[in-house]
Amino acid sequence: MERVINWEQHNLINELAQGKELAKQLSDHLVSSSSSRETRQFLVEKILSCYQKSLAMLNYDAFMGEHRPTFSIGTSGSPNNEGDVYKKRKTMPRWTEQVRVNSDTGLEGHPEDGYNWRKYGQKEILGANYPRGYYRCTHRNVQGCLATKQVQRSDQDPTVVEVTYRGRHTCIQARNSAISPTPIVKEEPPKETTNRQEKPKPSLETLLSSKWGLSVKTENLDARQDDVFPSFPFSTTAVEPENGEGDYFADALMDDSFLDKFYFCAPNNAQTSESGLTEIVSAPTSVTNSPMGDPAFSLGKVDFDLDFPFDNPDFFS
DNA sequence: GTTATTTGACCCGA
DNA sequence: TCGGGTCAAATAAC
Repeated sequence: MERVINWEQHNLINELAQGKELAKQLSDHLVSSSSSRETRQFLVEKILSCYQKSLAMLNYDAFMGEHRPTFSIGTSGSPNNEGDVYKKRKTMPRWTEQVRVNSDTGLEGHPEDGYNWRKYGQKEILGANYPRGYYRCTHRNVQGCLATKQVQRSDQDPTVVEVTYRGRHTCIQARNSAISPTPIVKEEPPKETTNRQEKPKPSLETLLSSKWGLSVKTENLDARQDDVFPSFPFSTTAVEPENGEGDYFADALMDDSFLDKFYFCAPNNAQTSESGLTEIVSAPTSVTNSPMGDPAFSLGKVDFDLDFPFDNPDFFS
């Protein structure tokens, strides 16, 4: 289980490192007269998304601290007891993303998100113009990974698909692939990725953008914002003590009025890489609609690892 | 031959 | 009873 904890730390570190890198990029853009306002706004949104996802990780850990499934590779001890499927439906965390897809990519509403999914069903949904596709993690049988997602094209805008995730990946490959040792974030040129089963590891940006996803809409959430964002226990200067970059964005993040206005963005990596365009999943939302609004997600439950080296700059460089 | 997808049937919860 | 979610056999793709 220790490995799990480390994975979470790595993900969190990567997310924060990405935020730092983006902040640096933004800093460069701020002093560049040729930089467009849209570019700067884009960077700000991505930075905020990073922090949002970091917070989501912490919240999810708090949740999983109580509900974390156990799995063992190749043993019958996996949690994948089919009889429990319906029980797990109610207990597994669930959140929805709205992802704009480029019809030219031919992905037909199945946005790539860095994981290997296997389709196991499709159903016509009452009142919906488009069928809903059901996907589960490719490693479900081997590693007992219970992550699933549902993909359904929006009735209002066929270029938008609603992706509902359930559960989180516990499979090793997914986790490993989600952890890139090279936290370099750049606007990379398009890459050809045609086979998602054998494609090279997604970039850090791709993975971080998708690993925790963007919660633009969640269900069963009625928590008040106060419950969603209690006081953030981090020392903001610990993240970036050298130049105070962390202060600016941490302060911005803590600004409720600002949070109420910003839009989460979730770069759609597959479309990004294939079309060369950075597709932004934009969906107006406030933090009250974040997955952290789930009653099971409360920062108040976050139990920080006291050994976690937040005060060690090496982890963020 | 292996793996992924399709699709009708089945199960469960509301 | 109905709709949503999952299963599993058949089929397709590689």
